[in-house]
Amino acid sequence: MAEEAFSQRTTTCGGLTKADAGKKVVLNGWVHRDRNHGALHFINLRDRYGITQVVVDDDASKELQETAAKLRMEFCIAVTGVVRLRPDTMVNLDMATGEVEVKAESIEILSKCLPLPFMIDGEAEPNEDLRLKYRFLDLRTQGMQERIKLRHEFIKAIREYFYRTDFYEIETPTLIKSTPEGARDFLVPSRFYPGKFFALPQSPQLYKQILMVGGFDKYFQIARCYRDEDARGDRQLEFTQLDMEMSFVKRDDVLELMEEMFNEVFMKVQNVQLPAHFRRITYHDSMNTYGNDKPDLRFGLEIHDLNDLATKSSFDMFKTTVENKGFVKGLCAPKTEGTNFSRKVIDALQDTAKIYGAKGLAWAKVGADNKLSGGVSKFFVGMEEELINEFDAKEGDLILMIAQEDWKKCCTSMGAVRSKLGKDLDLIKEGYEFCWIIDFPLFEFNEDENHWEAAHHMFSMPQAQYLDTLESDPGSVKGDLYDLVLNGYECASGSIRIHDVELQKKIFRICNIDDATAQEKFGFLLDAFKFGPPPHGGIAPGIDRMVMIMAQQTSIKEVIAFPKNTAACSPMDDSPSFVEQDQLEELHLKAIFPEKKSDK
RNA sequence: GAGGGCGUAGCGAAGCUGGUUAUCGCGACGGCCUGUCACGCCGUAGAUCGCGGGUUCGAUCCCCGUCGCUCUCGCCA
Repeated sequence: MAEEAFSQRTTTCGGLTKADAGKKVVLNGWVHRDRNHGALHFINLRDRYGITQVVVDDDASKELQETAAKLRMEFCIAVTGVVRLRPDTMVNLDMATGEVEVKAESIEILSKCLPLPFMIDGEAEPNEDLRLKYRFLDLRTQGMQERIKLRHEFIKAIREYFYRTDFYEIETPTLIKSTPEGARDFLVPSRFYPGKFFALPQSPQLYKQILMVGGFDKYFQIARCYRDEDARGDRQLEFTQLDMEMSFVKRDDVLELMEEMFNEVFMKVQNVQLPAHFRRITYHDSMNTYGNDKPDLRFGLEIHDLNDLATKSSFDMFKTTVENKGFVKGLCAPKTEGTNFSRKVIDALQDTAKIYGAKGLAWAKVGADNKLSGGVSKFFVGMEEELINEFDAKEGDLILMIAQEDWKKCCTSMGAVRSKLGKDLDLIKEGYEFCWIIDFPLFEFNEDENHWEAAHHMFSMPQAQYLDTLESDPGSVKGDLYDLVLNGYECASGSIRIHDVELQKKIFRICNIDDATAQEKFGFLLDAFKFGPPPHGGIAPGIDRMVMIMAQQTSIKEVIAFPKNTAACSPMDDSPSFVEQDQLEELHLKAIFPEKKSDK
């Protein structure tokens, strides 16, 4: 069959300048907008590279004028014409190509476009589900074009760094063994083995460790990962990690390499100079000071330990909490321009605290002459100055306090209040604030199942000073673990790994996995560790989240070409979907439907 | 599993102490227009007010339920 004949572009819609005046060109693109003045007709033609104004002049042939009159938004067309300078008074400096225009000699309609389900000019933002249904149109918007480009540039810069520094890019399988712990696995049935399943990887963790045993001492991969958990603004069923691992390294080697890499990448992609080294904060300090393990350091509003002050107050609830080995923490919300700490505002803060497990949120307003008023101020009579000095509070500020017996809840609920205030009071500075969170606990106790489990994952190395007390006191063991945090988002997580069979088995046992189960589930790793495994460690930054932050978005859907929605489906292709009975039978599967919601 | 928000022409919004011919902008369709650039002007069509039930003489509006989306808690080693 003959190829469809169409005039193929000789340039793009972004590149024409004054220097091109007089040239005959062909442009291919979409009708972004057209302004038909009858005898004079302007068409903004758009492609990935920009927008160029095409003019159908009054001297155009009748055929050309008729074709131009038929154009509608988003028709895909080819324009043949001559570049010319715009008249002086008609130059549009808001357009990159605003000094020139193309006088059309002919226009071919390559394809028509139905009336649009939504405008793609970025003016009004349609409902997200509609955007996802018509993602091919949404992708044409300037915002999506820019974000997908940014993502490309980011990944490209990362690859350039790793290629130059002699890392190998190695792929690992996406059909792997399902292993216990962690998130819910996506399962893929095996046709050959009835009842057996592959899992999609939650991360290439074990494979990259085995690559280390395999002698590839510097590995990286842009890896797709899958976790079958509820989606969030910063979480999707599938997401992309920069996965990397190195042999013969210690923690600081990994941290410093990442610092160097992100310095280079942020300079290339954002033209931003990051600090040579990122601040390091221990998990414990981060929880105490910022109320979470992913602090947003773009603003202060630090949390203070108020146990001493609470004991001296006349507030029984505070005193009792401290006596019961609990915690009283607080922060001081500054009075800013336009701030009004009304009852309604305080109530909203209390609601926030409660969502995160606080029983209440005590408050007091700072008045003139070191006086407090409202809320719990009456319990601080006689020590008002002490409380005010603790925060160096000013008149009009609002002191907020939480008492909780559970340390973590006390921290996180206060932290949630801190985060809300940061946003509400507009305290957040522009820019990128990276930090490392280090010295994470290796284990946390699972109350429901009544055993210890890995706080991160089971392959992280305990810090040396805890090796003797691993089993006797798991709760106090800190690991060689580190997270990279950017602007309040956890952007990477890594560790130095265990490479000793006996130590690995010991960790499994502490996590309630006996030797037999460990051999069944992780035998391949344990076996590998019997054959001269190197000391190794690595990290895995989340690509989606980092691009999201760079693009100043709050949802990773904005930086993924084809994301799923919150309900874990894709409105565009309508997946997931039912499959034919034959397919199920071939896979030895039978669908069991829940009582309600039997079909949707 | 739980909570908050939203659901009104193709899209974005307004309306509602319960009575309207349900409003506006964009888009669509038809016409006019020689320098626009979010072109302008004139005209036309387009809405079971998410769905079901209840209260009421009367419901887009109030109540209950339900569905969908969205944000959050749980969950996410």
